[in-house]
Amino acid sequence: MGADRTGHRKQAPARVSAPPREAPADVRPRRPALAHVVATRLEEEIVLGRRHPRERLIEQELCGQFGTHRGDVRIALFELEKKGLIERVRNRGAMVRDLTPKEVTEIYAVREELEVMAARILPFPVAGADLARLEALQKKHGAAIDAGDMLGVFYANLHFHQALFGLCGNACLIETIEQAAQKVYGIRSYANASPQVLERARRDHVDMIKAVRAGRREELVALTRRHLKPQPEAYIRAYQRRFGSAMGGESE
Amino acid sequence: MGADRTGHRKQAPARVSAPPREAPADVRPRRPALAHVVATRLEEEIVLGRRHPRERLIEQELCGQFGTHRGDVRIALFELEKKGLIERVRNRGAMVRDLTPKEVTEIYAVREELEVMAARILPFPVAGADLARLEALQKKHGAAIDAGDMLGVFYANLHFHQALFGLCGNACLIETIEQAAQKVYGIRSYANASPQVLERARRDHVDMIKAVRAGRREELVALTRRHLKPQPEAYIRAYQRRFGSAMGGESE
DNA sequence: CAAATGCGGATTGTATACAATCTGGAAAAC
DNA sequence: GTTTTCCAGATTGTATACAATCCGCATTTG
Repeated sequence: MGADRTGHRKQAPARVSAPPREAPADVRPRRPALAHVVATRLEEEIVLGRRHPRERLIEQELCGQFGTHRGDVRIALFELEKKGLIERVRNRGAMVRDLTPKEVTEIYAVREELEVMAARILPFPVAGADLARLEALQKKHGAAIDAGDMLGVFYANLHFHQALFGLCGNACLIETIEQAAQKVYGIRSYANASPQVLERARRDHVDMIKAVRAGRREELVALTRRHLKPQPEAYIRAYQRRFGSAMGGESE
Repeated sequence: MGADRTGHRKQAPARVSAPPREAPADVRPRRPALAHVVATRLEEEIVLGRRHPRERLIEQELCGQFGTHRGDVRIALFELEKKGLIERVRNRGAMVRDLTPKEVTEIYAVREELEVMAARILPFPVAGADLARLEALQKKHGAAIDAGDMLGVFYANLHFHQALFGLCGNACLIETIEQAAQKVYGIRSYANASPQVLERARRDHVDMIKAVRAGRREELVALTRRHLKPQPEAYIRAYQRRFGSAMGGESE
């Protein structure tokens, strides 16, 4: 089968007719790619601390747990590798990645830049419905903290930030913010172990909503920066407790 | 046709895992994941315009072209999908993505933010060896432009920017810059079709080196912004010529 | 003659078998 | 007793066969 494939050729019918529709109302119940489901669920498990750093991820094992075949698991692992959540060595398999303090610091520097950018281009004023949604998500977040429900905390926090930055209108920026955040999913459990950090996050969210409502952009920017600060610090403290504080910011 | 006799050997001395002889420049049989090689080479082909937007990418066909099995090709396609270079629809396959002007504008906004960040944190002064490398790469870029060698232009440009931003020292930022750049690989051929754009890029590179050498940060930042500007504009012009200029600033 | 419909080929999704390679430890050699 | 060698198990990498799905076309039907 060279380049023939008769009967199927029309690769580009969109000549001068219509611009490519980016969001076809294709709301058909098309099952999502199974591999992505596996990747997503693995992400969740890593976030929740159910998979510890340096834990091995065996393909066959995951097949059983997610009820699928190795092909999909394999794709999911490659995806998570590219996301930076796991590490893969040829012929040896995959393991949950263990980030060094230096890497964490660098990632958070990028996150700050991106999220501040979102805060800067976010068009004011924000619609009332959006504000209401932010408040609802914030309430959920607070409730989860009070209940000690780490899973709930994670998701409520995630959704709050998605909603907030989603207001900026730049899809690529939203996606990039998300990707950067995913890189440190694996260490969230360290940061969230401290109740003070959680409390502070809760207060930050309240203040952010206030700033958004009032259209005080610089305040929102400052809050965004401050909000990100405690997390790498908490991780680094935990890291040093684990390995001894001999290492400040060595090996890249 | 029956291009599946990729690795069918039975009596080979089990020494060198004997990759299929049509294996590309990959001399080391045990280094990189084969799937990533396929993904990289597909990226290249898209950049060079050998794969046009909306062109279909058939797994079996790619197997023959890259001399591997569908498993690897499949992983490569998933990877390129997540990178934003291609689009996949379940049970229907993959095609080279066709970006709308809005998407391109958004991507370039993010690129600007990230590259400016790199310029800002780049530690001065820059070592002489690094400056020499930048100049060598710039020369290569200019030579490729003069020769009309688009492949050479692409790689020289890529390497120049990698070297420049690589000086910033933040691995995550470097990677994020790279990812954002990859999203618009598919439209590079449009921008590079114009000789003026290429000429300007060449001059920009020269000026950037000067600014780096002199340690003039603000100048470098300004150049970085200016350098990115013509590309989305060129694409949008080409897009409007293709589909009619009925759509200047649609949705949003 | 227009519209609905069913068929055949092409392509992806799924499953499984097999080969290559790595890890760890036991046995052998010194 | 220490080091080396080699084997066995485990795990990933590779190949291929089969099923599910989709697309275009021809046939049928009103």
